[in-house]
Amino acid sequence: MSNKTTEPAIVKSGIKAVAELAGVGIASVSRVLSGQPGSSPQMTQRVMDAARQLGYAPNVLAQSLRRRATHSIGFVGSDINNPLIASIVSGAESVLSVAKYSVLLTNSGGDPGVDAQRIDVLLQRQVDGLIVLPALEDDPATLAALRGAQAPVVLIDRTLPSDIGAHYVLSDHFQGLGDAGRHLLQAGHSRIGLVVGLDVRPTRERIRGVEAAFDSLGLARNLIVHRGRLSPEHGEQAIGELLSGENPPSAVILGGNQLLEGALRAVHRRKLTLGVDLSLVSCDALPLCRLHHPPIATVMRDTALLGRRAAELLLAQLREPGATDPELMPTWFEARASCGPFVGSASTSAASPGAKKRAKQGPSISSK
Amino acid sequence: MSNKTTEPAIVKSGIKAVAELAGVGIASVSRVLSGQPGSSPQMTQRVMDAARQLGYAPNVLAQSLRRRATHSIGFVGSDINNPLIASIVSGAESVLSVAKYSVLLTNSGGDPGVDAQRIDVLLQRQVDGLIVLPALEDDPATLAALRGAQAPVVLIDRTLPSDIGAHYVLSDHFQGLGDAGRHLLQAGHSRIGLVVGLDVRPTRERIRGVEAAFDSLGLARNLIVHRGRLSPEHGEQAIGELLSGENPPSAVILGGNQLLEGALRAVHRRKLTLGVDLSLVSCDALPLCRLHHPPIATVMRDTALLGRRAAELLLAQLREPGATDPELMPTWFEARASCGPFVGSASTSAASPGAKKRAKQGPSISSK
DNA sequence: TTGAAAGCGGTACCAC
DNA sequence: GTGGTACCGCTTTCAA
Repeated sequence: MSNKTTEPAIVKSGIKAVAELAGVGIASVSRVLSGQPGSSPQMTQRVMDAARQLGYAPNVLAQSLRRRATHSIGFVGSDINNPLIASIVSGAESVLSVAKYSVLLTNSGGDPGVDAQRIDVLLQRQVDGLIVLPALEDDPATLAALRGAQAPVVLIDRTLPSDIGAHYVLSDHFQGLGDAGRHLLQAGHSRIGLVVGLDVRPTRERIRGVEAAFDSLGLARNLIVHRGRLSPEHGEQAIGELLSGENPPSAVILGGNQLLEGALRAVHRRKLTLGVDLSLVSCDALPLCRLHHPPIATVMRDTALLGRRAAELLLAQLREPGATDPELMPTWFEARASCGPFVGSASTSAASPGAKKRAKQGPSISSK
Repeated sequence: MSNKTTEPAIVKSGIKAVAELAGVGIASVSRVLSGQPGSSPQMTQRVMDAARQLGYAPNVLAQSLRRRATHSIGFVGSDINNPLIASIVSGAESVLSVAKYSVLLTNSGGDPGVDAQRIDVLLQRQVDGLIVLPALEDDPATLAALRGAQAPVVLIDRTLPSDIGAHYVLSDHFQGLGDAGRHLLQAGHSRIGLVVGLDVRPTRERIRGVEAAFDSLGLARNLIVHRGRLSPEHGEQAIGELLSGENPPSAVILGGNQLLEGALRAVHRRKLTLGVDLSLVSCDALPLCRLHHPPIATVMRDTALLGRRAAELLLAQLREPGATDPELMPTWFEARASCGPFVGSASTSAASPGAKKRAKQGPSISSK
């Protein structure tokens, strides 16, 4: 299709071409362009000129192969359509990109098998590190994949057996749910429904948090825990089941933002007035939840910060490896009309983000 | 921390180790594991066994360098926190991952300069293809970066000069906005406000669409176009300016989902009743927008499909390169209470996703 | 200071 | 069928 007689325009790039054009050795080109010391000014000049002239950009693949470092990290999450995950990814990407790291993104759809497979793929791609939010904490395949990792691994809101040697960024759900629970109890509710997902750390901490709320007010633990998927569909179903069961709770806490849409559908369909007929609290916000009528009370956290911290932790490990203590990120309750007017003492309501005080019982970070 | 005296467990991996263990040549190992034909059953067996025994996984970096293909694609978008973008990414990732491609994700924050820089980084990483949603259609740096691409490039909702040789997946905003406009006009509105962002294809098509709505009903083009950033803040500001200007519109169409939150804040603050005091239509949905009170009328589209089609287009180009025609994806208007009760003829309301009929004037896909 | 050469971990051509 | 070997494009001794 083409005879290479008249059009040698972009004949070839590569470090070799630069070396030839500059009339120097390949090694020198590498040195100069890698910013290594020990090159004469004129050498530097010649090489830079030649490189610019050819529009040369190094092949990162070859660099990575040789340097044994790809300057890339892998992210394994359930679903980027969840604003919570998107925010974490975005936070991580922002700090990684300034550190010149690229992000390999994968979605597992919450399937443990896919988690494991994705981790393997990323490791084969020689990522320098991994940020993972696995669906389960005890999936054998996922644990095996992680154990095979030479690269540092940071987990977000999950705790794994210590032999994995991972690093952790955890949310203090205990605190937030405790505050939310106390708020509801002091507002006069005596029975609280809590919808949670699989048995992972956030689930356990949320339950502990609400239980602690009962305890701290000297009340019997009148808590009904509803387990299922953290999906809109299940949110709808959960509200239905909780309200139509015998002795229904007058307040429900949704342990996951994805439940909210379905829960609200159920509430609307039943023509219930939030804050009057039923008090509702969500964990993690959704874009329009403050503009809902009434606004949705929420246990908040800085999700972008989670991602940023995870990335920073990873970069620190890349610099110098070593064991680290889990980092506990704050969570706080923002009371809003969906949980009715507040009638208790003022001290329990909406703690500010600055309120990082450890809960009495302290967070549980041990593996199960 | 560890002396390597007693634990030579994973001494070394690599294809060489497999070859040694199997007692065969390196080339044979490569052949077998790459699934190339021409290996005896026993050879295949020996190699497979050895590989399994060593837990061998090929170094994708080395493969990529040699094969001149990384089986990875780069995604350049503005902000993954926008559910619209997240959905596109997710759609693309889903088809790419089954094709064994990895996704390198970058956020540009809507900054053209960052767009260009990210494109360069991805190309240096030798991605096999690019899916891009640039902030601008005529940013010199972005265009230069794209021109340097050997790999196929798919653009979503942007059109670039034809010398770029890109491929396109476009939304039929003209249709959706036309339907929305007609709905509003037939409901009795005579003056419509339209909030748009920068001068990119969606902006132009949306304006054309609403203008066509006036035209098709034989009405004077009583349209006020408000330009600015597609952010919540500007959504709030835009509503404020539109309503406090002289001769304010009675209906406003928001040309971007990120405007909605701010717009609703403005509406709430002014204690306006949507669908009565003001009719509001959003472009692209937000999680809780149907549960808002009242529900928000929206120009919809299948955003995940956009991502999937872009990925499919890219994969097709990877298989066999060639020019392609832009693909036009449907858009449809869903009337909801935020734009008041419907009073016109039934035919203009909420077209179903199936309604792909071309708008009379046809879509404009030429570069500006 | 500079350059030749030995890899990094595979792939693929080419004889045997 | 199988194995030796020349690369892929770059980094990094090591000797000059």
